[in-house]
Amino acid sequence: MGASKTDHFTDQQNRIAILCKALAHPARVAILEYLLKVNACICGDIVSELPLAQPTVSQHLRELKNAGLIQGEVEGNAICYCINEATVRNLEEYLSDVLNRLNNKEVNCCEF
Amino acid sequence: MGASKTDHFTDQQNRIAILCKALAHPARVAILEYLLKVNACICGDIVSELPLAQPTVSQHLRELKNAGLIQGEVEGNAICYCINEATVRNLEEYLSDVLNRLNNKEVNCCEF
DNA sequence: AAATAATATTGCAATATTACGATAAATATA
DNA sequence: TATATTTATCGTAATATTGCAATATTATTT
Repeated sequence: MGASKTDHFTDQQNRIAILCKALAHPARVAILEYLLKVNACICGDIVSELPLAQPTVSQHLRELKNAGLIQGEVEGNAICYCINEATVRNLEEYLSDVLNRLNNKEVNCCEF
Repeated sequence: MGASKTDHFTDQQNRIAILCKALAHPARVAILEYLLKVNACICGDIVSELPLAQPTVSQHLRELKNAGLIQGEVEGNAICYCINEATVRNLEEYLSDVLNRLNNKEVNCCEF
C-alpha cells in the first residue's frame, strides 16, 4: 500500500495528523521560525535563507499553506507569506488538552 | 531525492520535525488518544481498537516509541504501552512559544 | 510590447512510508 | 517440554515525499 486509511479515523484525528505532517520536515519548521523572526516575509527571502532550491521551497510553502499553517498575499510581483495563528493555536490546544487529560488520569501505568 | 537534508537545520528544528512526523498519521494520533482513554494499555487492545492489521499497528507503535512519544513495558507475555508526557510537553511548549513570539510581533504582515 | 523579476508548476529520479501476509521471537500455560 | 498467546520482524507491493532542472506564469519595469 502506502496510502493511509483516513476514513476509519475521526475528523479530529485526521486534522491533527495533517497539521503534524505539515511540520514533519525541518525545512518547514525552519520556514515557520523564519516567518516568526522577520517582519517582512517575501518568498524570495525564504529561498535565500534555506539550503534548498527555489522550486523545493515553493513546494514546502504550498504544503504549509494547504495545511492552513501559513497564508500568502500577493505583494507586487512578490508574495508575502505569514503564519496563520489560529491554525498553530489549534495544534497547541490539542496537545495542551492531551497533557491535561494525562495529568487527570488515575494511572499512566508504565510511567514510573 | 526523497531524503531530507537534516544536516542544514538546527537540532531543534530537526527534533520538532521528528515529533511531528511521529504524529503525522491518524492511526498514531488514534493510538495516543486510546492510551489517554484507557488505564490499561496492552498492545493487543490497541490492535483490536484500530482498523489495521497487527504488524501495521506494531510498526506505528515503534515509530511513536522511536520518537519518544510513548514507552513500552513488558507485562507478562503482553506489552504495556503508555504516553511519555515529557515528550508531548516538549512539542506543546514549542508551539506555545511560537504563539507567544507571534503575539509579541509588531506586525504579522498578511494577517488582516 | 519586450525585457526583467519573482514565484509556481511540471516532470522525473531517489528515497521513504504504509500496509499486510508470513514467520520469528518471547513468554505463559497445560 | 509441547502448545498457545502475544508482539516483533521480514519481505514486498503500492503509494507518497523530497529535491531539483527546466519551464510556465504573473506582475513589474523599461
